[in-house]
Amino acid sequence: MTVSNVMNGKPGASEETRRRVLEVAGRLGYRPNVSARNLKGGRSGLIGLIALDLTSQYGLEILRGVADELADAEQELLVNASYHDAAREKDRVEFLGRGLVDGVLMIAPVLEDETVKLLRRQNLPCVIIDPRRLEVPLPRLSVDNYHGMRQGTQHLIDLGHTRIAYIRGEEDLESTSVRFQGFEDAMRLAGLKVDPRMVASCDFSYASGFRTATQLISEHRPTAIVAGADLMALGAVDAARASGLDVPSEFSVVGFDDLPQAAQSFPGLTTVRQPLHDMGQKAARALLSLIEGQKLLMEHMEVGTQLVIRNSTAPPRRGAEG
Amino acid sequence: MTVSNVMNGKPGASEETRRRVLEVAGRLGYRPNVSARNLKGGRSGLIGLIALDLTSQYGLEILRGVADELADAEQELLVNASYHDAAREKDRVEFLGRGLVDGVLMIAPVLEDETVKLLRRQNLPCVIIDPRRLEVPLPRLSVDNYHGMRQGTQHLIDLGHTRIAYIRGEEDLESTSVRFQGFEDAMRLAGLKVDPRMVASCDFSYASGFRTATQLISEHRPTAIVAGADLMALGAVDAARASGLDVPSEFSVVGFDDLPQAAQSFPGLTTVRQPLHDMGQKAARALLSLIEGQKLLMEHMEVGTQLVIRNSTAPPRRGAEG
DNA sequence: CTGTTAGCGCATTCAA
DNA sequence: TTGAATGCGCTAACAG
Repeated sequence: MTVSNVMNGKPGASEETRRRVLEVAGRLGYRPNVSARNLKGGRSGLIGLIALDLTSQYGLEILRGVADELADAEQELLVNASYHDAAREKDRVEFLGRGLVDGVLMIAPVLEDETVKLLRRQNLPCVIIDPRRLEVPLPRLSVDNYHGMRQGTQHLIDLGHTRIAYIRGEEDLESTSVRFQGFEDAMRLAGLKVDPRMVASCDFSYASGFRTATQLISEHRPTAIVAGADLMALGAVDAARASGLDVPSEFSVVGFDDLPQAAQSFPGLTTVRQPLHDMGQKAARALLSLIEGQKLLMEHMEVGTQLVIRNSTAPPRRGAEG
Repeated sequence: MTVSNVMNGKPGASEETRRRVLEVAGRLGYRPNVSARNLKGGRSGLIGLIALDLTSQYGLEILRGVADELADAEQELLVNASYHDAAREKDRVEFLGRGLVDGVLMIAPVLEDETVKLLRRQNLPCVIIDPRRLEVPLPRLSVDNYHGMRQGTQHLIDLGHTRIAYIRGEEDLESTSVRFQGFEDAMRLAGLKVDPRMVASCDFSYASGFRTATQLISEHRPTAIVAGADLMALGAVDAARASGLDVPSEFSVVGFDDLPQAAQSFPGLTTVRQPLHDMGQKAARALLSLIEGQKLLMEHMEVGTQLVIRNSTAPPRRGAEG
């Protein structure tokens, strides 16, 4: 009817009628039904976001970026968590793909081959943020982990540290190896060698960072630690303190991510900043293009990092190094 | 058709047919369209959650509870943020009410009268978690702020503190006054009087807690601070440290909430635990009943708190008190 | 047990 | 400029 046109702000309705329609609609509290509109239009106005969980600040910063970008796009966000479980992740994709959403954003997904196939079969636009495997055959956005970590390590080297320990993140992410490569190369190019006993693996948590750092400190007496993620770095700061070392005067720590906690901790954490909010925006923008039916200029987008120097790093104490 | 019955696992279809249908469906990758089903059924299978923002752990812990409860209910969660803005909050309610969701959960909403009316008019089931005004005429779930804070304060009194400062939260929440009342009564009943200069207002952030505590400490030399929220308490811990006081040997801090950070901070924060996860579950369960058309047993549900003693509190140093 | 009919609320198309 | 018809994909109710 004409009502439809009026409600959607289309032309083709006299002022008089338009006014009358709006008046009645207001009086009755009429609102267009979303399901019906979607059924007709073949779109739901919803974007699915599959995050690892709903608690890590890492994912939430990205989420904020996505939400900000979507705010102007008349698309709402349906948030799901996979809880690091490949089966659940696939289930979520399957569910969202039943026409519930127009496209999907995934943060650091496991992305088994089966799941990739499912996405293709359902013809569901999808952008991967921070993929675990860089060559996954889907549009994706990743961070320049290599140069980021190289720069973070270089900062410690410039301060005069030589006994630098490294805490790796989870091993099933390629980024863990790429970051470590950046660390190794920075060390090597500075003429320092990496003692394999001063390198430890760890999940991304504060607790495991604390544990691992405590052990590294007591066994090998580094003067600084580089961690592959902020939470582990914050754990390392507290581990140093618990071991009786002041940060930064007696022990330095560099993180990676620049989560909100990094700025709020005491002392502020020196870290390599991933532009998480930007990443969310960029990925959302790409997904919107895909939904509009456009092709992406690049299947693989990459964003840069930035060293943020705060107060968890300082030159080593005299005599402590070497 | 029979297909529909088969797909929905209803009886009334021979094994033979059922098998054939499923086979073909599988081969074609057929999935029932959600919009169409919703249009027909008048339900969307979606629950809207309107949080203040997507970054505070407070809201996220509740969200997790909600998500856990909904996992078994075949309802998905549509997450929205109001960014503390009454207009945006109302807009979100209006939007979700267009048939997009079957019900709404709101966390600490502003909830202007207009918004309440809108909810009623749209006949949208709704449960408020942690309402700003306790008597808002909607089903709601709140925390026993009074006894919680009384208990937290009593803990410091029991340790021997007498010069106890208090940091209030935002003033537009009734809980801020209720918690303060608990503090005041605990003090009064212990024969201690509350020095108004040792009471300060503050927003709920770490930064404002840090600032406020720094000032309280330098001007009035309390031996302990009670904060109306964990983030402010964590700010107070760091403020004490920055003022040269060791926590807890020289200065004690009690928080309120028991966010994940409280356990992770160094030293662990003594705090009054709100069962945030439970609250999310409970509210979600109540909302599901409402959606099923059942009446709630109580319009106003209340949950209790629990004192969690960690390492940010200890007896005052000799001679420091009084 | 299976197939047919109708209608959920909207927007597109075409006719008046 | 307006109104009537049609169909999106599904399911409830019924007829075969």
